[in-house]
Amino acid sequence: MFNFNSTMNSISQFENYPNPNPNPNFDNEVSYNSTNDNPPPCFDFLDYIMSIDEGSESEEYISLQNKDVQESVANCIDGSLDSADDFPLNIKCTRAVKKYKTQMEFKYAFRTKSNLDFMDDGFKWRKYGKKMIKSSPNPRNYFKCSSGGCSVKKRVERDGEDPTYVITTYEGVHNHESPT
DNA sequence: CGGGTTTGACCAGCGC
DNA sequence: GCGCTGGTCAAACCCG
Repeated sequence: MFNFNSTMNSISQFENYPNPNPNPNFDNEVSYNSTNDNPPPCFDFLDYIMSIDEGSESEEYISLQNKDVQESVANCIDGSLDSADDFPLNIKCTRAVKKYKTQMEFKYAFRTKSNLDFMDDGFKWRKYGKKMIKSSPNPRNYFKCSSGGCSVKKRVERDGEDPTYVITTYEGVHNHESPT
């Protein structure tokens, strides 16, 4: 069975890896310590939908550190869950992880229901491109971390199937703390 | 003036 | 090789 904790732990061997969640509302207190020597896996959360209390004015984000969430994520990856209805805490999951491969890269994405096109994730970004994507009527925006020496990138686009969701894809790990 | 954004051009990868 | 597509570059532009 997919082990969420061991996956996160194996990734944590990257230096200065505070928390993979860019969402400022996520729990930032959890730290990862690992003695795992295996290379970190690359996993893509593209098909996860993290959130949200539909109908509520104040949207509520849910931490990946939440045990129920972890269990649901693990079950989803295993394929034992394929219905959004099976997910607790208003979390939906349309499909399991799109890609799951082992190599020295770190890339993940998630969907968030939001009216804002660009959500503040605590880091400073410089936009370097914008592109219309065939699969979506909405443009994809490309960002690089503004911090010198940090090569983290992110892509932000509205979900072509449901424009109320924003798909954010992160690539790389920050080599510095969040400026906020 | 410095830093961020815009936007067309360019490039690489892939399928045919 | 060619065309399509997505990712990046960089000059021009904008703004505080």
